[in-house]
Amino acid sequence: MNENVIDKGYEPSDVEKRWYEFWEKEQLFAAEEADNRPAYAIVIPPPNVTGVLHMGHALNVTLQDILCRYRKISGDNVLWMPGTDHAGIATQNVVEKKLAAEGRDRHQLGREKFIEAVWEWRQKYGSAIINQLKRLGASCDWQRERFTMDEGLSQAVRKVFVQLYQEGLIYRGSYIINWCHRCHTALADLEVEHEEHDGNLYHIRYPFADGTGGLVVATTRPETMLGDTAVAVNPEDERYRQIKADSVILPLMERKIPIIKDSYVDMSFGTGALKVTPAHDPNDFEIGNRHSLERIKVIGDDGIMTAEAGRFAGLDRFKCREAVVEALKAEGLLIKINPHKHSVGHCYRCKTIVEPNLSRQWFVSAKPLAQKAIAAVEKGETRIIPDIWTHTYFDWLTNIRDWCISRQIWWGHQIPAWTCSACDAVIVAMDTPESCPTCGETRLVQETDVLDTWFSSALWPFSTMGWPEDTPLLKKFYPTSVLVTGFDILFFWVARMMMMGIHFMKDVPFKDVYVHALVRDEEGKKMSKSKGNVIDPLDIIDRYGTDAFRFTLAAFAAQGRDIKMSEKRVEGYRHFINKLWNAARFALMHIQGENSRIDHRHLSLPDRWILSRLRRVTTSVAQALNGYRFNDAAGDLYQFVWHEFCDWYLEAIKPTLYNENDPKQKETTIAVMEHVLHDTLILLHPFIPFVTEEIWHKLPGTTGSLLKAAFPAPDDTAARSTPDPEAEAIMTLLMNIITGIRNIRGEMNIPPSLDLTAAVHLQDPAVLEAVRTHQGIIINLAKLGSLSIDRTAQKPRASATAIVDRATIFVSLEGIIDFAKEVQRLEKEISKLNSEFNTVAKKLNNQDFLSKAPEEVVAKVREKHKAFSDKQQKLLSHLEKVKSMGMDIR
RNA sequence: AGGCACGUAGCUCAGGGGGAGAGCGCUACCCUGACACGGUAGAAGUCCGCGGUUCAAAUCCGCGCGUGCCUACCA
Repeated sequence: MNENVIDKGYEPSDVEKRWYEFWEKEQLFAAEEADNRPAYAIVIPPPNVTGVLHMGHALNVTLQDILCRYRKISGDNVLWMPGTDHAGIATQNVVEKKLAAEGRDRHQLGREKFIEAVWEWRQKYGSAIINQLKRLGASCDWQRERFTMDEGLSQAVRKVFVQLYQEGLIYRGSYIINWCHRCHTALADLEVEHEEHDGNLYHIRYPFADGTGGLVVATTRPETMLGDTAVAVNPEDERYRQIKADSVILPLMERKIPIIKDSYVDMSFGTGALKVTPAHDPNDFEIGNRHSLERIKVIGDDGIMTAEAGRFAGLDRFKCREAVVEALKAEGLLIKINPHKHSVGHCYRCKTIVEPNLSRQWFVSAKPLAQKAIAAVEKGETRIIPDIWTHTYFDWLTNIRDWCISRQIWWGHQIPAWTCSACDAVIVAMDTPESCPTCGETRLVQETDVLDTWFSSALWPFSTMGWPEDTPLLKKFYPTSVLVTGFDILFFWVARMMMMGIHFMKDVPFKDVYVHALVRDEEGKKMSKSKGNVIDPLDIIDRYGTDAFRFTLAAFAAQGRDIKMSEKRVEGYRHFINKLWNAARFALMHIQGENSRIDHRHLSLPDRWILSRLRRVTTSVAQALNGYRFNDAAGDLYQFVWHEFCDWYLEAIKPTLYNENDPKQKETTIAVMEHVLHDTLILLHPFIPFVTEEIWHKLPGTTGSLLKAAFPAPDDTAARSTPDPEAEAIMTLLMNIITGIRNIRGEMNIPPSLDLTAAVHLQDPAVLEAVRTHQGIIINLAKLGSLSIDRTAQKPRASATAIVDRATIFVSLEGIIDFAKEVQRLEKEISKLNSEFNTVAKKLNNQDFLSKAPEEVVAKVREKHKAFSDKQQKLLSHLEKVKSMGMDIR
């Protein structure tokens, strides 16, 4: 026995901590700037500093870690760039809440003190999410950790802003934007979440100014009528052709407003007359521009009606709605109220209903940038995987609208624009200007707005590598190899990185984009705190271990499908980890000393077989990972480790291990077992890094981390395994025979303790010889007392029969046979066979099939037909014998 | 309103034009010298429905039903 023998059950917690510290201490995650190995780079989707690890992170980070570790083991120079996002609105909200709890607010502090408070907060809590990523085993190059508000990254932000401004791609103007009254800031279109609401459609009568009658308009937001500056009808609309009046009197405000004609108006909706509120509706805004209408802002930025709202000034916007409706009723102008479903925009951060509002903001002119981002994917410079997301990507970029980038909050990159207090000139510059270049004035006022968080994230692939400096890191690792992300930020982030990367680096930011699914709860619902269906990854890790959790995520990560997290599944994979652990424990009991060498002259059949299987699983795992098919790789490894290595190989070699009479054979088999375990650990390491590293260090002759091991090369046939079809064929036949015998044992309820007598009948002399050579395997694994293998086996008098491949098996049941049971068993077998036989026979009777199907398919079916009919005949004849024997005995 | 996915064993899901798969659960028998977080065997499915293409459809196409998601300025 080896002194390395390990404990009976795998205990993750201390192992995980120990090895993570080891990897960090040994700097095994560090990328090398000066190094000629192939470069492989991933930038992490930076989690919010306010973030707490959730399932989405866990999946995202696990997949990236699998890729990075796989590449490292494959010999690449890997850079996994980590960092966090300052998450403007989200972080500001968190800190404001904290202040509120202390009875303070940001306005008391003032801008500067408030920002200081946010930095303090980040100092204190900002690394929480990083530590959580480490518990997942993330192999990021932590030395290089970045933050979007770092000096370097802020520099990049200013540079980009200034250049885009100079190129005319950033501009400032008054437009309709989405306004959140709670966050008190503009939001980009993407930051608005739409939701169906049960609302009302209010029909309001607007009297003609000339007193000849009136028309009826419909609206879902009656309070906005206070800001109406026109009523529009479609020029084609017959109903309004003959109207004499050219204007109406706006009720409640008693303001005369024109009736205009605009083809935007949908004649089929409502009355075909549209009230126009340019300051509070994006479409009305456009109409207003076409007709030079006045914009009257009646809802203030605080959600309170402005002075422009006349007697409704000072009311909350929703209170005002009620008041307006009441007032209209009183004047008899409210015709009717219909229930009406419509979608209402909400702030993605605080869920407040957003208001389209007229406001002066900064915008990025998106079209020219988007065109290049589309072209890059069309040309294949960046691949999106799975392909299905390509269409979504094109769709969005084709219909993209200008991007509102200014936010009226304090936490973020302050816009580098100054206004001259003397001549109103706007100065956009990297650094604070001394004086106004137009008039020389020194009193300059900086823009108070900050930039949308996604503005800085859009630069992440190159800003983290030191841009605008021309760094060695950029030279080596840009463009990055792959971006791994969820589809929920395809537009927010991926598309914008493409636009910015191409524009500023003249090259795409990543060659591949791997889009993974969303993790949902067991019912398929999106996990959210408000639903209370959140499964905490850290809790799962505590209870099942990181490796089991990671393996589950990988196994679930089928392309293009959402993941419904199930704890049962995690438990199943914990068992797998334990199985691996115990297989290693078994192997270590037998491995003696250092570096046993495989002597190819002494390879047994199971040795040849498992080496062949190892070769195949190595290939399939490599292919699966290269194609981002994580679940295939995980599934293949699971199957190999448990059902080939443990169930068959280790069981098959036990007699060899306990046999002292053939030391050469034993030594070779131990070497093979050790070799297979060795390579399996390497293959498994990207998925389950902790347990594999732990076992690795128990293996004699291994030095240093498993991360420095080499992935089994496909062409390394000398020391490693090669596909061996002959060994696989014989072994498969043996396994089928063994299963056949076990089946009889099980179905006949014969206790495992009882040794059986069996005979195998085989026609082909070569096959017969091969099986006879390895009969020990059958005797051992089927628990036989004796076995005979012949061309014409004598059927024992009372026996059960099975037919597998071309072998007929007789299991003697002298004294224990239950004839009725055997009849039942055979009948079941025959009926199962019959249905298969029939489908095959039907095909061969079909002329069209014979003439049109490919030759090899026909040949296969013929072969099958023959095998089925042989088997059927044999089973039927045995059934007859058993029946008659049963009669005899009775 | 458009667009996209999904519907396969009791549950969670792979697969994908030529004999229905896995894990969990279930049943029976086993504590055999790595592992009961284990072993061996077994039961279990109109592959959502209806049409079509094909020699052959769970798989491809169309329609329908159901579920989920994304995008959108119909007042």
